[in-house]
Amino acid sequence: MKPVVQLSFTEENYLKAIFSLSERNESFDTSTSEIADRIKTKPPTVTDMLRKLTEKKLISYEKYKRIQLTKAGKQVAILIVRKHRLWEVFLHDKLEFAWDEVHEVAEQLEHIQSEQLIQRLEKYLGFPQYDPHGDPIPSASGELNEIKRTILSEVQEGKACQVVGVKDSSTLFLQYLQQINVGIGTKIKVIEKIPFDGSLKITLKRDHQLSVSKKFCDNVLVTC
Amino acid sequence: MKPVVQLSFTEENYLKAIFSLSERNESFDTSTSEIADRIKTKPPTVTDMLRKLTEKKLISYEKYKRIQLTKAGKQVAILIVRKHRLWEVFLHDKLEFAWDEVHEVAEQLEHIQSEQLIQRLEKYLGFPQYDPHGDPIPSASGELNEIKRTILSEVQEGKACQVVGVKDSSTLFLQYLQQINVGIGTKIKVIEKIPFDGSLKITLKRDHQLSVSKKFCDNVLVTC
DNA sequence: TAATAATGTTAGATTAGTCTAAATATAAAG
DNA sequence: CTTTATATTTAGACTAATCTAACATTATTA
Repeated sequence: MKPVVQLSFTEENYLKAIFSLSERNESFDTSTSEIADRIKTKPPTVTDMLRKLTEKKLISYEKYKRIQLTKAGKQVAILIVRKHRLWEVFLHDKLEFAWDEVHEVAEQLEHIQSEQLIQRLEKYLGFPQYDPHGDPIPSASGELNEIKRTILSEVQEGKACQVVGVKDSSTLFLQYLQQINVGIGTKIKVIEKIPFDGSLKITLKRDHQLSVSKKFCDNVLVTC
Repeated sequence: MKPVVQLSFTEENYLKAIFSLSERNESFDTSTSEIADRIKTKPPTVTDMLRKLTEKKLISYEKYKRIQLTKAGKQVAILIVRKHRLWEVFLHDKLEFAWDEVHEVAEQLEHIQSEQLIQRLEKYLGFPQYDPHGDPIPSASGELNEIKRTILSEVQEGKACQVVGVKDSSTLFLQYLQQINVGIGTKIKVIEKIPFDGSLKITLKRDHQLSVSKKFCDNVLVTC
Protein backbone atom coordinates (compact mmCIF):
# COMPACT_ATOMS: atom_id res chain seq x y z
CA MET A 1 0.00 0.00 0.00
CA LYS A 2 2.77 2.44 0.86
CA PRO A 3 4.77 3.99 -1.96
CA VAL A 4 7.70 1.79 -2.90
CA VAL A 5 10.22 4.58 -3.41
CA GLN A 6 10.99 7.57 -1.27
CA LEU A 7 9.96 10.68 -3.15
CA SER A 8 11.48 14.12 -2.73
CA PHE A 9 9.42 17.10 -1.58
CA THR A 10 9.60 18.37 -5.13
CA GLU A 11 8.33 15.19 -6.68
CA GLU A 12 5.51 15.09 -4.16
CA ASN A 13 4.55 18.62 -5.04
CA TYR A 14 4.41 17.81 -8.73
CA LEU A 15 2.18 14.81 -8.11
CA LYS A 16 -0.13 16.85 -5.94
CA ALA A 17 -0.34 19.56 -8.60
CA ILE A 18 -1.00 17.06 -11.37
CA PHE A 19 -3.66 15.44 -9.23
CA SER A 20 -5.59 18.59 -8.50
CA LEU A 21 -5.24 19.95 -12.02
CA SER A 22 -6.47 16.71 -13.57
CA GLU A 23 -9.45 16.60 -11.24
CA ARG A 24 -10.68 19.75 -12.99
CA ASN A 25 -11.60 18.15 -16.28
CA GLU A 26 -13.45 15.15 -17.66
CA SER A 27 -10.40 13.41 -19.08
CA PHE A 28 -8.41 13.66 -15.85
CA ASP A 29 -5.34 15.07 -17.52
CA THR A 30 -3.31 18.25 -17.54
CA SER A 31 -0.53 20.01 -19.44
CA THR A 32 3.06 21.11 -18.98
CA SER A 33 2.24 24.79 -18.73
CA GLU A 34 -0.65 24.32 -16.32
CA ILE A 35 1.73 22.50 -14.03
CA ALA A 36 4.39 25.16 -14.49
CA ASP A 37 1.87 27.80 -13.46
CA ARG A 38 0.73 25.87 -10.44
CA ILE A 39 4.20 25.00 -9.14
CA LYS A 40 5.47 28.48 -10.02
CA THR A 41 8.22 27.16 -12.20
CA LYS A 42 9.07 27.25 -15.92
CA PRO A 43 7.90 24.75 -18.53
CA PRO A 44 11.34 23.24 -19.23
CA THR A 45 11.67 22.38 -15.57
CA VAL A 46 8.35 20.63 -15.73
CA THR A 47 9.34 18.65 -18.81
CA ASP A 48 12.36 17.31 -16.97
CA MET A 49 10.30 16.29 -14.00
CA LEU A 50 7.68 14.67 -16.22
CA ARG A 51 10.35 12.45 -17.66
CA LYS A 52 11.46 11.48 -14.19
CA LEU A 53 7.94 10.73 -12.98
CA THR A 54 7.27 8.70 -16.12
CA GLU A 55 10.41 6.72 -15.38
CA LYS A 56 9.03 5.99 -11.92
CA LYS A 57 5.68 4.99 -13.41
CA LEU A 58 3.81 7.62 -11.44
CA ILE A 59 2.39 9.37 -14.50
CA SER A 60 1.60 8.31 -18.04
CA TYR A 61 2.99 10.76 -20.52
CA GLU A 62 4.35 10.99 -24.02
CA LYS A 63 6.08 14.06 -25.26
CA TYR A 64 3.87 16.85 -26.57
CA LYS A 65 0.86 14.98 -25.18
CA ARG A 66 -1.22 15.60 -22.09
CA ILE A 67 -0.38 14.12 -18.69
CA GLN A 68 -2.28 11.70 -16.46
CA LEU A 69 -1.48 10.10 -13.14
CA THR A 70 -1.09 6.34 -13.10
CA LYS A 71 -2.87 4.38 -10.39
CA ALA A 72 0.30 4.44 -8.30
CA GLY A 73 0.77 8.16 -8.83
CA LYS A 74 -2.78 8.88 -7.84
CA GLN A 75 -2.35 6.82 -4.70
CA VAL A 76 0.68 8.85 -3.70
CA ALA A 77 -1.08 12.13 -4.47
CA ILE A 78 -4.11 11.20 -2.44
CA LEU A 79 -2.00 10.27 0.55
CA ILE A 80 -0.37 13.69 0.41
CA VAL A 81 -3.78 15.32 0.28
CA ARG A 82 -4.76 13.21 3.27
CA LYS A 83 -1.79 14.42 5.25
CA HIS A 84 -2.38 18.01 4.19
CA ARG A 85 -5.99 17.97 5.29
CA LEU A 86 -5.37 16.21 8.58
CA TRP A 87 -2.74 18.81 9.45
CA GLU A 88 -5.21 21.53 8.51
CA VAL A 89 -7.69 20.10 10.98
CA PHE A 90 -4.99 20.01 13.64
CA LEU A 91 -3.98 23.60 13.02
CA HIS A 92 -7.55 24.80 13.05
CA ASP A 93 -9.11 22.70 15.79
CA LYS A 94 -6.21 22.42 18.19
CA LEU A 95 -3.95 25.39 17.54
CA GLU A 96 -6.78 27.75 16.70
CA PHE A 97 -5.48 28.90 13.36
CA ALA A 98 -8.12 30.64 11.24
CA TRP A 99 -9.46 28.87 8.16
CA ASP A 100 -7.37 30.96 5.87
CA GLU A 101 -4.12 30.60 7.81
CA VAL A 102 -3.85 26.83 7.81
CA HIS A 103 -2.94 26.21 4.20
CA GLU A 104 0.60 27.55 4.08
CA VAL A 105 1.81 25.63 7.10
CA ALA A 106 0.00 22.44 6.08
CA GLU A 107 1.84 22.76 2.78
CA GLN A 108 5.04 22.09 4.71
CA LEU A 109 3.69 19.56 7.18
CA GLU A 110 2.24 17.35 4.45
CA HIS A 111 5.74 16.18 3.52
CA ILE A 112 6.66 14.77 6.90
CA GLN A 113 7.32 11.06 6.44
CA SER A 114 5.85 8.84 9.09
CA GLU A 115 2.97 6.45 8.67
CA GLN A 116 2.60 6.27 12.40
CA LEU A 117 2.48 10.00 12.84
CA ILE A 118 -0.46 10.35 10.50
CA GLN A 119 -2.32 7.41 11.96
CA ARG A 120 -1.95 8.78 15.46
CA LEU A 121 -2.74 12.29 14.43
CA GLU A 122 -5.92 11.10 12.78
CA LYS A 123 -6.93 9.24 15.91
CA TYR A 124 -6.06 12.20 18.11
CA LEU A 125 -8.25 14.45 15.97
CA GLY A 126 -11.12 11.97 16.28
CA PHE A 127 -11.08 10.64 12.72
CA PRO A 128 -12.33 13.81 11.08
CA GLN A 129 -14.07 13.42 7.72
CA TYR A 130 -13.54 16.96 6.43
CA ASP A 131 -10.88 19.62 6.67
CA PRO A 132 -11.64 23.18 7.83
CA HIS A 133 -12.60 24.15 4.27
CA GLY A 134 -15.04 21.27 4.08
CA ASP A 135 -12.93 19.19 1.73
CA PRO A 136 -13.07 15.45 2.41
CA ILE A 137 -10.14 13.67 4.05
CA PRO A 138 -9.09 10.50 2.19
CA SER A 139 -8.83 7.29 4.20
CA ALA A 140 -5.53 5.63 5.06
CA SER A 141 -6.04 3.25 2.16
CA GLY A 142 -6.38 6.19 -0.17
CA GLU A 143 -10.10 6.24 -0.72
CA LEU A 144 -11.49 9.65 -1.32
CA ASN A 145 -14.93 9.64 0.17
CA GLU A 146 -16.38 12.24 -2.19
CA ILE A 147 -19.80 13.52 -1.26
CA LYS A 148 -22.04 15.56 -3.49
CA ARG A 149 -21.62 19.12 -2.35
CA THR A 150 -23.51 22.09 -3.67
CA ILE A 151 -23.60 25.74 -2.92
CA LEU A 152 -26.37 26.90 -0.64
CA SER A 153 -27.91 28.94 -3.49
CA GLU A 154 -28.82 25.74 -5.29
CA VAL A 155 -30.75 24.11 -2.48
CA GLN A 156 -34.49 23.91 -3.21
CA GLU A 157 -37.10 25.73 -1.17
CA GLY A 158 -38.25 23.70 1.80
CA LYS A 159 -35.15 21.47 1.82
CA ALA A 160 -32.74 21.15 4.72
CA CYS A 161 -29.00 20.80 4.40
CA GLN A 162 -25.80 20.87 6.40
CA VAL A 163 -22.80 23.16 6.02
CA VAL A 164 -19.67 21.28 4.99
CA GLY A 165 -17.39 24.10 3.91
CA VAL A 166 -16.91 27.45 2.24
CA LYS A 167 -15.70 28.61 -1.13
CA ASP A 168 -14.49 32.02 -0.05
CA SER A 169 -12.22 31.77 2.94
CA SER A 170 -11.42 35.45 3.40
CA THR A 171 -11.26 36.73 6.93
CA LEU A 172 -14.22 39.02 6.33
CA PHE A 173 -16.45 36.16 5.29
CA LEU A 174 -15.31 33.90 8.08
CA GLN A 175 -15.93 36.60 10.63
CA TYR A 176 -19.43 37.10 9.29
CA LEU A 177 -20.09 33.37 9.53
CA GLN A 178 -18.93 33.33 13.09
CA GLN A 179 -21.12 36.30 13.91
CA ILE A 180 -24.29 34.65 12.67
CA ASN A 181 -23.18 31.41 14.25
CA VAL A 182 -22.71 29.32 11.12
CA GLY A 183 -19.90 26.79 10.95
CA ILE A 184 -19.08 23.31 9.71
CA GLY A 185 -21.98 21.03 10.64
CA THR A 186 -24.59 23.77 11.05
CA LYS A 187 -28.00 22.62 9.81
CA ILE A 188 -29.79 25.05 7.54
CA LYS A 189 -33.33 24.89 6.19
CA VAL A 190 -34.24 26.97 3.15
CA ILE A 191 -37.59 28.62 3.80
CA GLU A 192 -37.93 30.84 0.79
CA LYS A 193 -35.95 31.94 -2.26
CA ILE A 194 -36.39 35.52 -3.46
CA PRO A 195 -36.09 35.44 -7.27
CA PHE A 196 -35.48 39.20 -7.48
CA ASP A 197 -32.01 39.18 -5.96
CA GLY A 198 -31.41 35.52 -5.29
CA SER A 199 -31.41 36.02 -1.54
CA LEU A 200 -32.72 33.33 0.80
CA LYS A 201 -34.77 33.14 3.94
CA ILE A 202 -33.33 30.37 6.06
CA THR A 203 -33.67 28.95 9.55
CA LEU A 204 -30.88 27.77 11.80
CA LYS A 205 -31.66 25.34 14.58
CA ARG A 206 -35.40 25.32 13.69
CA ASP A 207 -36.36 28.50 15.53
CA HIS A 208 -33.99 31.27 14.50
CA GLN A 209 -34.93 32.68 11.09
CA LEU A 210 -32.80 35.05 9.01
CA SER A 211 -32.25 36.40 5.52
CA VAL A 212 -28.98 36.03 3.64
CA SER A 213 -27.70 37.44 0.33
CA LYS A 214 -27.00 35.59 -2.91
CA LYS A 215 -23.30 36.29 -2.50
CA PHE A 216 -23.43 34.61 0.87
CA CYS A 217 -25.22 31.56 -0.51
CA ASP A 218 -22.78 31.21 -3.38
CA ASN A 219 -19.96 30.80 -0.92
CA VAL A 220 -21.39 28.31 1.51
CA LEU A 221 -20.93 24.66 0.61
CA VAL A 222 -23.61 22.26 1.82
CA THR A 223 -24.69 18.65 1.52
CA CYS A 224 -28.33 17.62 1.48
CA MET B 1 15.28 38.34 16.70
CA LYS B 2 14.40 36.01 13.83
CA PRO B 3 17.17 34.84 11.53
CA VAL B 4 17.71 37.25 8.67
CA VAL B 5 18.21 34.68 5.94
CA GLN B 6 16.24 31.59 5.12
CA LEU B 7 18.41 28.57 5.75
CA SER B 8 18.10 25.21 4.04
CA PHE B 9 17.32 22.05 5.97
CA THR B 10 20.91 21.03 5.42
CA GLU B 11 22.36 24.23 6.78
CA GLU B 12 20.08 23.97 9.80
CA ASN B 13 21.26 20.45 10.43
CA TYR B 14 24.89 21.50 10.34
CA LEU B 15 24.25 24.31 12.82
CA LYS B 16 22.42 21.99 15.13
CA ALA B 17 25.26 19.46 14.95
CA ILE B 18 27.91 22.10 15.57
CA PHE B 19 25.89 23.37 18.50
CA SER B 20 25.52 20.08 20.26
CA LEU B 21 29.10 19.00 19.54
CA SER B 22 30.54 22.25 20.88
CA GLU B 23 28.46 21.99 24.03
CA ARG B 24 30.48 18.92 24.88
CA ASN B 25 33.75 20.65 25.67
CA GLU B 26 35.06 23.62 27.59
CA SER B 27 36.12 25.67 24.59
CA PHE B 28 32.76 25.31 22.83
CA ASP B 29 34.27 24.24 19.56
CA THR B 30 34.30 21.20 17.31
CA SER B 31 36.06 19.75 14.29
CA THR B 32 35.42 18.84 10.69
CA SER B 33 35.46 15.11 11.27
CA GLU B 34 33.28 15.24 14.36
CA ILE B 35 30.69 17.05 12.28
CA ALA B 36 31.11 14.60 9.41
CA ASP B 37 30.45 11.73 11.81
CA ARG B 38 27.43 13.38 13.31
CA ILE B 39 25.80 14.38 10.02
CA LYS B 40 26.80 11.06 8.44
CA THR B 41 28.65 12.69 5.61
CA LYS B 42 32.28 12.92 4.47
CA PRO B 43 34.81 15.52 5.64
CA PRO B 44 35.13 17.30 2.27
CA THR B 45 31.40 17.92 2.27
CA VAL B 46 31.72 19.46 5.70
CA THR B 47 34.57 21.70 4.62
CA ASP B 48 32.41 23.12 1.84
CA MET B 49 29.57 23.78 4.20
CA LEU B 50 31.88 25.37 6.74
CA ARG B 51 32.94 27.88 4.13
CA LYS B 52 29.33 28.65 3.37
CA LEU B 53 28.36 29.08 7.00
CA THR B 54 31.40 31.29 7.57
CA GLU B 55 30.28 33.42 4.63
CA LYS B 56 26.91 33.81 6.31
CA LYS B 57 28.59 34.67 9.61
CA LEU B 58 26.97 31.80 11.44
CA ILE B 59 30.23 30.19 12.49
CA SER B 60 33.74 31.44 13.07
CA TYR B 61 36.27 29.27 11.35
CA GLU B 62 39.65 29.36 9.69
CA LYS B 63 40.95 26.48 7.71
CA TYR B 64 42.62 23.68 9.61
CA LYS B 65 41.37 25.27 12.85
CA ARG B 66 38.49 24.30 15.08
CA ILE B 67 34.95 25.58 14.61
CA GLN B 68 32.73 27.72 16.85
CA LEU B 69 29.25 29.11 16.39
CA THR B 70 28.93 32.88 16.27
CA LYS B 71 26.27 34.52 18.39
CA ALA B 72 23.91 34.53 15.38
CA GLY B 73 24.66 30.91 14.62
CA LYS B 74 24.01 29.88 18.18
CA GLN B 75 20.72 31.73 18.15
CA VAL B 76 19.60 29.83 15.07
CA ALA B 77 20.73 26.52 16.51
CA ILE B 78 18.91 27.09 19.77
CA LEU B 79 15.69 27.92 17.98
CA ILE B 80 15.92 24.65 16.09
CA VAL B 81 16.47 22.81 19.36
CA ARG B 82 13.44 24.64 20.74
CA LYS B 83 11.28 23.47 17.86
CA HIS B 84 12.64 19.95 18.08
CA ARG B 85 11.86 19.66 21.78
CA LEU B 86 8.42 21.20 21.56
CA TRP B 87 7.51 18.74 18.84
CA GLU B 88 8.83 15.92 21.00
CA VAL B 89 6.51 17.00 23.78
CA PHE B 90 3.63 17.08 21.32
CA LEU B 91 4.39 13.62 20.00
CA HIS B 92 4.77 12.17 23.47
CA ASP B 93 2.04 13.95 25.40
CA LYS B 94 -0.62 14.23 22.74
CA LEU B 95 0.03 11.50 20.22
CA GLU B 96 1.28 9.01 22.79
CA PHE B 97 4.56 8.21 21.13
CA ALA B 98 7.03 6.45 23.43
CA TRP B 99 10.09 8.36 24.62
CA ASP B 100 12.32 6.58 22.18
CA GLU B 101 10.06 7.01 19.17
CA VAL B 102 9.78 10.79 19.18
CA HIS B 103 13.23 11.74 18.03
CA GLU B 104 13.13 10.66 14.42
CA VAL B 105 9.89 12.42 13.61
CA ALA B 106 10.85 15.56 15.55
CA GLU B 107 13.99 15.61 13.43
CA GLN B 108 11.74 16.35 10.46
CA LEU B 109 9.24 18.59 12.20
CA GLU B 110 11.95 20.88 13.55
CA HIS B 111 12.47 22.34 10.09
CA ILE B 112 8.93 23.59 9.57
CA GLN B 113 9.07 27.35 9.13
CA SER B 114 6.43 29.28 11.01
CA GLU B 115 6.93 31.46 14.03
CA GLN B 116 3.24 31.35 14.71
CA LEU B 117 3.06 27.61 14.57
CA ILE B 118 5.67 27.23 17.28
CA GLN B 119 4.18 29.91 19.47
CA ARG B 120 0.77 28.32 19.29
CA LEU B 121 2.11 24.84 19.72
CA GLU B 122 3.95 25.94 22.84
CA LYS B 123 0.80 27.48 24.25
CA TYR B 124 -1.26 24.43 23.34
CA LEU B 125 1.21 22.20 25.18
CA GLY B 126 0.98 24.45 28.25
CA PHE B 127 4.44 26.04 27.99
CA PRO B 128 6.39 22.91 28.88
CA GLN B 129 9.86 23.44 30.33
CA TYR B 130 11.32 20.07 29.45
CA ASP B 131 11.05 17.57 26.64
CA PRO B 132 10.20 13.89 27.21
CA HIS B 133 13.89 13.13 27.78
CA GLY B 134 14.10 15.84 30.42
CA ASP B 135 16.11 18.25 28.28
CA PRO B 136 15.18 21.91 28.76
CA ILE B 137 13.17 23.75 26.11
CA PRO B 138 14.71 27.10 25.15
CA SER B 139 12.45 30.17 25.29
CA ALA B 140 11.20 31.98 22.19
CA SER B 141 13.98 34.53 22.62
CA GLY B 142 16.50 31.73 22.56
CA GLU B 143 17.40 31.50 26.20
CA LEU B 144 18.34 28.06 27.31
CA ASN B 145 17.13 27.70 30.85
CA GLU B 146 19.77 25.23 31.95
CA ILE B 147 19.23 23.68 35.33
CA LYS B 148 21.81 21.72 37.24
CA ARG B 149 20.98 18.11 36.61
CA THR B 150 22.74 15.16 38.13
CA ILE B 151 22.39 11.46 37.94
CA LEU B 152 20.50 9.81 40.76
CA SER B 153 23.66 7.97 41.86
CA GLU B 154 25.19 11.25 42.93
CA VAL B 155 22.40 12.38 45.21
CA GLN B 156 23.42 12.32 48.88
CA GLU B 157 21.83 10.08 51.47
CA GLY B 158 18.79 11.62 53.02
CA LYS B 159 18.27 14.11 50.19
CA ALA B 160 15.15 14.33 48.06
CA CYS B 161 15.11 15.07 44.35
CA GLN B 162 12.87 15.06 41.31
CA VAL B 163 13.20 13.11 38.09
CA VAL B 164 13.74 15.36 35.07
CA GLY B 165 14.90 12.88 32.48
CA VAL B 166 16.86 9.81 31.52
CA LYS B 167 20.21 9.15 29.92
CA ASP B 168 19.39 5.77 28.48
CA SER B 169 16.19 5.89 26.50
CA SER B 170 16.04 2.29 25.37
CA THR B 171 12.67 0.63 25.36
CA LEU B 172 13.78 -1.82 28.03
CA PHE B 173 14.70 0.92 30.44
CA LEU B 174 11.61 2.95 29.76
CA GLN B 175 9.43 -0.07 30.30
CA TYR B 176 11.10 -0.74 33.62
CA LEU B 177 10.55 2.87 34.67
CA GLN B 178 6.90 2.60 33.79
CA GLN B 179 6.61 -0.63 35.72
CA ILE B 180 7.94 0.85 38.94
CA ASN B 181 5.93 3.98 38.28
CA VAL B 182 8.77 6.45 37.79
CA GLY B 183 8.42 9.24 35.24
CA ILE B 184 9.23 12.90 34.67
CA GLY B 185 8.34 14.78 37.84
CA THR B 186 8.45 11.79 40.17
CA LYS B 187 9.86 12.76 43.59
CA ILE B 188 12.51 10.43 44.95
CA LYS B 189 14.14 10.40 48.38
CA VAL B 190 17.43 8.61 48.82
CA ILE B 191 17.26 6.62 52.03
CA GLU B 192 20.50 4.71 51.93
CA LYS B 193 23.45 4.13 49.62
CA ILE B 194 25.04 0.70 49.61
CA PRO B 195 28.78 1.23 49.01
CA PHE B 196 29.34 -2.41 48.06
CA ASP B 197 27.53 -2.27 44.72
CA GLY B 198 26.44 1.35 44.52
CA SER B 199 22.78 0.43 44.76
CA LEU B 200 20.29 2.72 46.51
CA LYS B 201 17.34 2.37 48.84
CA ILE B 202 14.84 5.02 47.82
CA THR B 203 11.27 6.00 48.56
CA LEU B 204 8.69 7.16 46.08
CA LYS B 205 5.71 9.17 47.32
CA ARG B 206 6.94 8.93 50.96
CA ASP B 207 5.53 5.49 51.72
CA HIS B 208 6.66 3.10 49.05
CA GLN B 209 10.27 2.01 49.56
CA LEU B 210 12.37 0.09 47.07
CA SER B 211 15.89 -0.80 46.10
CA VAL B 212 17.44 0.08 42.76
CA SER B 213 20.74 -0.84 41.09
CA LYS B 214 23.69 1.44 40.33
CA LYS B 215 23.02 1.02 36.61
CA PHE B 216 19.53 2.29 37.18
CA CYS B 217 20.75 5.30 39.16
CA ASP B 218 23.34 6.20 36.54
CA ASN B 219 20.62 6.58 33.97
CA VAL B 220 18.07 8.63 35.84
CA LEU B 221 18.54 12.40 35.67
CA VAL B 222 17.33 14.41 38.64
CA THR B 223 17.37 17.91 40.04
CA CYS B 224 17.61 18.59 43.76
C1' DT C 1 63.04 16.77 16.08
C1' DA C 2 62.23 13.95 12.18
C1' DA C 3 59.08 10.32 10.64
C1' DT C 4 54.60 8.76 10.71
C1' DA C 5 49.78 9.01 11.61
C1' DA C 6 45.69 11.52 11.75
C1' DT C 7 43.04 15.19 10.23
C1' DG C 8 41.60 18.54 6.92
C1' DT C 9 41.39 20.69 2.20
C1' DT C 10 41.45 20.90 -2.99
C1' DA C 11 40.23 19.20 -7.35
C1' DG C 12 37.11 17.30 -10.16
C1' DA C 13 32.85 14.66 -10.85
C1' DT C 14 27.78 13.63 -9.93
C1' DT C 15 22.74 14.29 -9.07
C1' DA C 16 18.54 17.07 -8.34
C1' DG C 17 16.27 20.97 -9.45
C1' DT C 18 16.22 25.07 -11.63
C1' DC C 19 16.90 28.65 -15.44
C1' DT C 20 17.22 31.12 -20.46
C1' DA C 21 17.47 30.90 -25.30
C1' DA C 22 16.70 28.39 -29.31
C1' DA C 23 14.39 24.77 -31.85
C1' DT C 24 10.33 22.01 -32.80
C1' DA C 25 5.68 20.38 -32.65
C1' DT C 26 0.73 21.19 -32.25
C1' DA C 27 -3.29 24.17 -32.47
C1' DA C 28 -5.78 28.17 -34.28
C1' DA C 29 -6.97 31.36 -37.80
C1' DG C 30 -7.38 33.11 -41.97
C1' DC D 1 -4.55 24.07 -46.20
C1' DT D 2 -1.04 27.29 -45.33
C1' DT D 3 0.45 30.61 -42.06
C1' DT D 4 0.77 32.24 -37.57
C1' DA D 5 0.47 31.70 -32.74
C1' DT D 6 0.96 28.87 -28.80
C1' DA D 7 2.82 25.12 -26.31
C1' DT D 8 6.51 22.03 -25.57
C1' DT D 9 10.99 20.28 -25.75
C1' DT D 10 16.11 20.43 -26.33
C1' DA D 11 20.52 22.40 -25.34
C1' DG D 12 23.45 24.29 -22.32
C1' DA D 13 24.39 26.52 -17.97
C1' DC D 14 23.97 27.26 -12.80
C1' DT D 15 23.58 26.22 -7.63
C1' DA D 16 23.39 23.17 -3.65
C1' DA D 17 24.86 19.15 -1.71
C1' DT D 18 27.23 15.30 -2.11
C1' DC D 19 31.21 11.97 -3.34
C1' DT D 20 36.31 9.91 -4.24
C1' DA D 21 41.10 10.50 -4.89
C1' DA D 22 44.94 13.23 -4.28
C1' DC D 23 47.32 16.64 -1.69
C1' DA D 24 48.45 19.54 2.49
C1' DT D 25 48.72 20.52 7.29
C1' DT D 26 48.80 19.48 12.09
C1' DA D 27 49.58 16.24 15.77
C1' DT D 28 51.88 12.17 17.70
C1' DT D 29 55.55 9.44 18.85
C1' DA D 30 59.70 7.23 18.55
